[in-house]
Amino acid sequence: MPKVGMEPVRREQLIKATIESVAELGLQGTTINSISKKAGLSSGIISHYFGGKQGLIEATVRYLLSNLKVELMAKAGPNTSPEQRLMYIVEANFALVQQRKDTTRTWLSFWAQSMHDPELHRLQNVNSNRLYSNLASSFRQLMSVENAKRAAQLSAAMIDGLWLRAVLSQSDTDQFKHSEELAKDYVRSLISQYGA
Amino acid sequence: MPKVGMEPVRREQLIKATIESVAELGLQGTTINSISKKAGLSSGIISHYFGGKQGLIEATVRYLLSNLKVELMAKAGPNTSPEQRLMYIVEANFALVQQRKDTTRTWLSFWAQSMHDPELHRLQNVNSNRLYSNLASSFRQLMSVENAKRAAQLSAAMIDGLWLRAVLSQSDTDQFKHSEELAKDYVRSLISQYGA
DNA sequence: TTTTATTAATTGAACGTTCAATAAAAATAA
DNA sequence: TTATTTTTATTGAACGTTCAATTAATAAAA
Repeated sequence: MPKVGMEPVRREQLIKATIESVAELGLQGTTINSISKKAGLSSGIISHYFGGKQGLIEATVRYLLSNLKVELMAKAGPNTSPEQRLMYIVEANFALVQQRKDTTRTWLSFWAQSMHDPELHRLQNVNSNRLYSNLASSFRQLMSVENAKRAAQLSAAMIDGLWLRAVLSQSDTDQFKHSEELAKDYVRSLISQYGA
Repeated sequence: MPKVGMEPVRREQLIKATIESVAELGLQGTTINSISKKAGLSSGIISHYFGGKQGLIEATVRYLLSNLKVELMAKAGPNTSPEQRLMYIVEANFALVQQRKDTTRTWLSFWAQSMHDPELHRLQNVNSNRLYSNLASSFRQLMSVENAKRAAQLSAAMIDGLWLRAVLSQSDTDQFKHSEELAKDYVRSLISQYGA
């Protein structure tokens, strides 16, 4: 069976199986067996490539965060207007849903766990701060520093809140799309409210 | 040791120990041992009063939800103005934090788990819908049905979002207070935006 | 004494980790 | 080319631990 250069393939295979398992069974219900079974591999392979279950969990979070980052950078270029850039930020934060429905549930599970896991908490903070910074620097081009900070704080909360309620109510893709529109409207209203 | 009528005492004792344990160790790390140790009781007592761990978990969620309900009803009376009532709703949703710092973390853990536990999901939905209804009926007295629905949806998301970000960033009481003020400001801005 | 309340000990299932064994591929030598 | 050795990839059984649940024993109150 063994071919060379399997490592990147297996790593991705196992990370995707982890996302599926956590979405389906929760972080509590996810075991080394549930993951390896989904991946069609043996349980031992997890320790071999990730050192253990914890290592795979953390690699999965990094994978999700990195996808979010890529999503945003792919859309916005250097000539994007501040308004358009803000819309892209909102879109990027709702985009993962469309790609993979199960991603949203997985994300929330990791959020909850981050309160009790220092490394997960660190990763989650990086992401949270990036959302805030991205918003703040775009708003800054349209309003004062103080107002930009406030607008960034409020729209970050609105994005997370709409997203959270959509996940928890087990909404379909259409409802996520609706939430995305509400978030965009809100960002626009902040611009016209504080905008110079 | 055995005295009669211990049941309500023990039940509350165990529920409070559960809140503490979940806040400290997470839902994953919480065992019947960690709970019973915190309560200063034996582990067997949990099965005796709650049928098992799952029963205690669900009772704890009901306890938290019931507290939230009581919090709101205690403040608002029949003569409360719609504006004032809306402020009370916001306050009630941030109030649990001030009482017990650990409650917030516990709440988020239960939220995440509700995606994989039908009974928890049911309870969480009841609560989510109540927040929405309370907001919508108060907004209704100040604006059209359509606008009231929209305002309720947006302010519910804003409350949850601000609350979530405060919990995840492990904020202190002052920052929760600040988030509460932001939520109130937002509700006021919705009134002046849509208000007749 | 009987009932109620509680503990302490025990059980068995489930879990993550480890590791010896194996199989295929690649590298080297004949 | 063919034969041999080495490396890489993977498996799955065994081990020790942890957990929830159960059971029997105990202690106090009625």
